[in-house]
Amino acid sequence: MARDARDSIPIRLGPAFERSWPAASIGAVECIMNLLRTADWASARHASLLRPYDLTTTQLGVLAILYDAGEPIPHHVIGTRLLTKAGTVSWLVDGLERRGLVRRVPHPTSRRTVLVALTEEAVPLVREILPLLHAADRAMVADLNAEEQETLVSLLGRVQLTIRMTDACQGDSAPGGEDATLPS
Amino acid sequence: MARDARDSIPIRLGPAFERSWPAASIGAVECIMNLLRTADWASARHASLLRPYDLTTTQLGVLAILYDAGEPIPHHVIGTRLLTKAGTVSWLVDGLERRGLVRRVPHPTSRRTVLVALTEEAVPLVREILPLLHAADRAMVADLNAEEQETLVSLLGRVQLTIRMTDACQGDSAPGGEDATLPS
DNA sequence: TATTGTTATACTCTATAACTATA
DNA sequence: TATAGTTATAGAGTATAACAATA
Repeated sequence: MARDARDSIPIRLGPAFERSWPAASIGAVECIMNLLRTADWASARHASLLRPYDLTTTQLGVLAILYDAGEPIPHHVIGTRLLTKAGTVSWLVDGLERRGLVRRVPHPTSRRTVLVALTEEAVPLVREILPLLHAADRAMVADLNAEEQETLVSLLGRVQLTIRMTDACQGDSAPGGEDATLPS
Repeated sequence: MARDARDSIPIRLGPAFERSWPAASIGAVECIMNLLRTADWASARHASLLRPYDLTTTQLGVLAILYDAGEPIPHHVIGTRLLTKAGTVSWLVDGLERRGLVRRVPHPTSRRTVLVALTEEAVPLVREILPLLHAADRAMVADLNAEEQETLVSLLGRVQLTIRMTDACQGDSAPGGEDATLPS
């Protein structure tokens, strides 16, 4: 818990960094380092709230997507929203189905499509848990007033846009990975 | 790559969210969702830059810590800076040692301590790779001027402080997890 | 006794590829 | 052919616990 000297809040890069890496933009590196650290801490907070329920953030993400949809949806929609591959969705649904939180139901018209639905047991669970996460979100940014929160969202949005545009231009692989958002 | 409707930039929660979760603070949830997404995208960018070198961000984290230290350091120091457990450090060092990027050397005085050192091969590699990441960081926040970058770092710092303080108060588990910073 | 490090095991998540079945 | 989903395998990263050696 006690961390080393680099663990200041926020992370600041000193003259030693500047000497080692004269070509780097200190401000930019500080932005990214603090971005990564803040997100790590925030998602750790979410994870620790979910631990008593024996759910991971990804699992809750699936449940929240289903709750949000309000009706059974096919695998590939979950995959798209979660930004993950088909194999992972199958695996996630397997786990949730084993726990009785989710149910596979046949698609009315397409026989190759499988719909995933929340069980009666899962609905009250989602209604219990998501407010806990929302409250945690509120607490984590409690030191920022409404205007500052809006500034933060806006700055992050501009970074997102820059990342996505340079991704597209370079023909690079998509940002990929987990969205880690908890849609609701 | 084409994402669903929720994939606006930045993520904005509409009236449907407000209806479903009247107790939530929309601004706060938007902050956290965009924070997590931006960090995901940024770390995906780092990971994709490291892929040609067949290195993960954690592995480079170890190399950067060693480069930064400028001298061989014991395992537990790496663990502290990386915010990971002893077992993980052993495992990481194993992998890097197998690739010839790192070397275990005996501690001059303490015989229970093992020092980890960069090899001659690793030094130029670190000098080649870290500037790539620094350049990527610069590019990702290129749309923000110096003042806006400073604002972002400052806002993130205040969120970090809030998280850490409430962690301490609740006696909750430490934020834990990976710092994901690339010290240098 | 407390610390340093190793080893082993298990779990989450991701990625990939081969496969079946359906459209 | 293209899409939907399953299955299997591999790997990264983390957590935990048991363990040996040293301070």
